[in-house]
Amino acid sequence: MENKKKFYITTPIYYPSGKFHIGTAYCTTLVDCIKRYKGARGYDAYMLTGLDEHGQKIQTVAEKQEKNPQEYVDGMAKKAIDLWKLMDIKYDDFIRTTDVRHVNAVKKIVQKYLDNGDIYKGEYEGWYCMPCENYFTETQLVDGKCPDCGREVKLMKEESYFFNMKKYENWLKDFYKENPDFIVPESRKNEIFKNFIDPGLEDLCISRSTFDWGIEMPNDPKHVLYVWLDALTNYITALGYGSDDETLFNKYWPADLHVVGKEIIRFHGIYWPIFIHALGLELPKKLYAHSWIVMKDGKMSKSVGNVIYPEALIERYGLDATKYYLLRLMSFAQDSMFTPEDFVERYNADLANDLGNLLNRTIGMINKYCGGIIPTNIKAETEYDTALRTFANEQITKVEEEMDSYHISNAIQEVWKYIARVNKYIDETAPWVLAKDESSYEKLESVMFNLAEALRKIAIMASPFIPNSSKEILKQLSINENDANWDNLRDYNTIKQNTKIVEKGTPLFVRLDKEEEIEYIKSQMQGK
RNA sequence: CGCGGGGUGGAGCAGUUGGCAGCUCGUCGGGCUCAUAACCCGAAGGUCGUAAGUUCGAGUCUUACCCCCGCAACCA
Repeated sequence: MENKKKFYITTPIYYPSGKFHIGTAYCTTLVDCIKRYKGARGYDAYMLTGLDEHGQKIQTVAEKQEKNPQEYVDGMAKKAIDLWKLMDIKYDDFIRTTDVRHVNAVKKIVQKYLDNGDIYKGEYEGWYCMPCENYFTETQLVDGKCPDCGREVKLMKEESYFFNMKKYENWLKDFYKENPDFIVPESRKNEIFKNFIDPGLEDLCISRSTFDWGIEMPNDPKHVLYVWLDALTNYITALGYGSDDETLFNKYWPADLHVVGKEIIRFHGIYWPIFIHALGLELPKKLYAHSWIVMKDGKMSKSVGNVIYPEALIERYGLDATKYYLLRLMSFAQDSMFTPEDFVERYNADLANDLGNLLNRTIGMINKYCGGIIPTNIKAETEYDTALRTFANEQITKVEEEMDSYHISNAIQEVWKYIARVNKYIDETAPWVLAKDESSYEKLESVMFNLAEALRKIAIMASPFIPNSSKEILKQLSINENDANWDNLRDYNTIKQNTKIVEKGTPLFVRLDKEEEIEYIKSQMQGK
């Protein structure tokens, strides 16, 4: 077969109870970006995303829209697929928990747990809000009332199935001792340890009988599975685990990276390893809990009017600008603040001024000084060329290190340090001065070559973040995409002789009017 | 005493194992003219939340306190 190393990466399966917002888009973009990078580095990368379509809340939302739940989630699945298409997300599979393949596999998984004695019947007790048809824990209540509607809640009991988590508590602790870096960032691991593991695990309620929009318990059809056992298993059922064809599962499992939002790290850090272990399967390699996009006045919330949707930004500023902003904004471990001002400033400074203008001025000069042909037969170098090359090598290494540890924003910053260095190189070499003197023509050729070569490197390094712009850079320089990939990133001999670039460069990113665009984004956030 | 994170020049953030306080944007001054009023250089601006401690030396470690945000077993 093939010897390529595989890389299996997943997004969470999103809960389609409402419109997909910028956070969902960020998470998927992040995973897509890592997948593209791994692919560029020679991995056989496989990306999974999808939807978690069961549960009480979906049933309720569907009823409000006078749809049956299946109709509702079909509509939402289409919206998700459309959004990922708009965002050019290169996923390999899209799993829905209502897929027959998933439902069948989950039933087999549950049966296995039943056979092994991991599941037992017990009673779930909680505070129930009749109008909301929802249970809450004691601590969730607000002044002893329903946190959603503020009405009275009743302590109720219901027959439920439980997964015996306690049985695996010691195993889980040992697992973390041996794999201290299983969860990154570390603070997220500390959080679940202090709150949930150290105090002792509680068994997990996995079924409900108060609603029916879910996968039936194979042994007891009046119960449907409740959230996590259904949802988490998507990562293996999508690969065909528990089906007639486990080829993909054998090829790609275990997952190399599950990317999740920090609010669901608990489920991925406790229940998921236990579920997998209880099935006798190999554990995933790593969980990355990404942080949140927050707004100036706190969390995004429709009522506050500070929600931004990806489509609004993409339509007006383009896909790459939107992706770039999200990936650059979000730091590895910390929540990051989205503001219209910051978006416009970063767009102008990083994309239009630093990168776009670099391409534009390079193209202008190659046309003006070299008849539009990238010089390749370099006879004389300037004293600045070596320094630029050394810098390029350093930056390439840094970008790879940051990407390999999933510090995407840091990686982007390293690429942009290189872009700034190349802009400085133009100033140092002053091609317009070299052009005035016949005797320095060979030096001028060297500078032009180095600029084109630098842009080739930039296009490669930036391709996981802004793939379309990378292609556009290469296109304007008439460099074949095959001559610009990670394998030849460090080379200086891939640009072919007599490469004729475009005569007039088109701006990659048109500068934005600051005031105007800030106003525009603000109006979008108000839902106007 | 529930848990976690944060408080660093005007704004947003970096600061790995303690060793002269950095980055981006903005402001001011200068340079350049290839380029999208872009690019390059320089400057101003910080008692690193408060107080105490450990140390030759603390943004970095310890303790106490103040303030902000989030979570609290169904919100990316």
